[in-house]
Amino acid sequence: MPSRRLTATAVENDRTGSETLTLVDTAYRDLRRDIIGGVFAPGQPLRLEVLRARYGLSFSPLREALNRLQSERLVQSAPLRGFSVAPFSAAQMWDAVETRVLVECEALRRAIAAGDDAWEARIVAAFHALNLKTKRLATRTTPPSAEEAQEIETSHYEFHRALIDVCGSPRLLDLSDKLYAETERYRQPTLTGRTPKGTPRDVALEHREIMDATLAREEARAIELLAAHYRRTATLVEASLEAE
Amino acid sequence: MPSRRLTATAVENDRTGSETLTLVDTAYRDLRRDIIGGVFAPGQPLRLEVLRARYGLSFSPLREALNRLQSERLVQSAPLRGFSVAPFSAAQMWDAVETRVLVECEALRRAIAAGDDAWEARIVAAFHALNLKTKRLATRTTPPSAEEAQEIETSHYEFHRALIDVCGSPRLLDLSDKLYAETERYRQPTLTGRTPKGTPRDVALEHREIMDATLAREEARAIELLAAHYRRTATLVEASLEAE
DNA sequence: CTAGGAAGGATTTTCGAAAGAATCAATCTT
DNA sequence: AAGATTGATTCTTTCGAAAATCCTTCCTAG
Repeated sequence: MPSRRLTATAVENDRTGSETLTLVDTAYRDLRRDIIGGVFAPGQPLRLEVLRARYGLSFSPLREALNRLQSERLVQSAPLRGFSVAPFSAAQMWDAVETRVLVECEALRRAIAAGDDAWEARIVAAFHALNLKTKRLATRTTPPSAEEAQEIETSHYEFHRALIDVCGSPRLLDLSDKLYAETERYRQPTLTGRTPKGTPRDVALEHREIMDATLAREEARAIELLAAHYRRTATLVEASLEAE
Repeated sequence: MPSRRLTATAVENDRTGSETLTLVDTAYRDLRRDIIGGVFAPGQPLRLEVLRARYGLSFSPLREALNRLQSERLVQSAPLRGFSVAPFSAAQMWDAVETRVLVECEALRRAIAAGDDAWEARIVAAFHALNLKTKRLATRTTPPSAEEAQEIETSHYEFHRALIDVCGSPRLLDLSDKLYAETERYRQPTLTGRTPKGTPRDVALEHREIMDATLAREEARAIELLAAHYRRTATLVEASLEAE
């Protein structure tokens, strides 16, 4: 079966049109998912032979994918000692969160100044979609499946992204994406578990307040709410980290 | 000569102690230097075969180095179309500069709050070293050699780095480094050429004012001066870009 | 009994070739 | 003559093996 190298992924993808996925892209996507999803524990070495077996790829695309992930601080590497999953630490999480606050508040500031009708509509739509999915899950007793959790996560991402999408700076959006992925890793345990004892938190309300202030173009208030939103999450994550 | 693969670089480096350089590291360093130095023109495709001949390396380390450079926005790539030098544009430069202002002003804020005696000493030393080199060059009529230009550039970097080194955030420092490299590429033509007609600019004075405000812990003033410093450079670069 | 060092195995890094995709030019069709 | 098609060429991407390095263990000498 030597003829399925690039083709396999191209076929898998030809539904979407002209975008071509190389094996590097699939390796990147899969590794990222598995690291964020906790399949590999923080600090764990990522032996190339193991990855080769798991993903059915050769060294080259794996190394390249790992390099990309390193630039997002999801993996670490030492010169002749290979790669490993970036370790967990409260300090690192707070640094990521505070950097995210800095970046996204600036982006939100610019978006509020530049946003048009389409921008507002997209925010409202994303908020609604996220709420639908969240509420549907809240009424059930069974824990969400992996796909459902992923869907919520995507909607959550899209809401926050919709807020700042029109900020006009590719670099700020890029940074926002990377920091989102980095913090997602830390949120994961919090999400699958329940909220730590007696901390009633209405995330949907927080989102609504951020949205309202943004659409009302109340810059200072929107920024304040957004920052508080991220820091509140970080505080909870920190608590659950220390609980180990 | 099959025995000089990793050894060549290890030997070259064993003066500094235990750090080992892989071929990826050297490829990264050399490519970065050449791209920033303008050896490869903006937009120019970076054919692997050409790079292979130029640097005497195989594809693997080159690809990995190019990937790293891509995360710093010094090179671009399209899925099956290879790599190319990131193109020049005023918009991209301004985005990099404004992001740098955001990041470094925050870092400076924190450094001013956290800095101790050693921090102050290092700033003064870096400022002095930079001034020495600059003045030595200013008294001459011959244009600076490549090494001299590189030395100035390094001193300049070290001064700006000394200001924020104690900010406490690895991410902010990392971003600062990347954005420095990115903007260095744009400054290069301005540096080697003369200042555009009749724009008297005393960079040394600007540096001194930033340093003074910083050491006096006048946060607001230091930040304002730093931002103005970067934006002034950007304005000059923009003018020389439009002059083409 | 401990420190130093060498052998062996595990792992990363690098290489060169082979496979797949894009590009360009020439040819054929309408 | 314009557009589509085919073929040759160039280039990127991927692979698997070889080389270099790290790490562990075992041995020897003090």
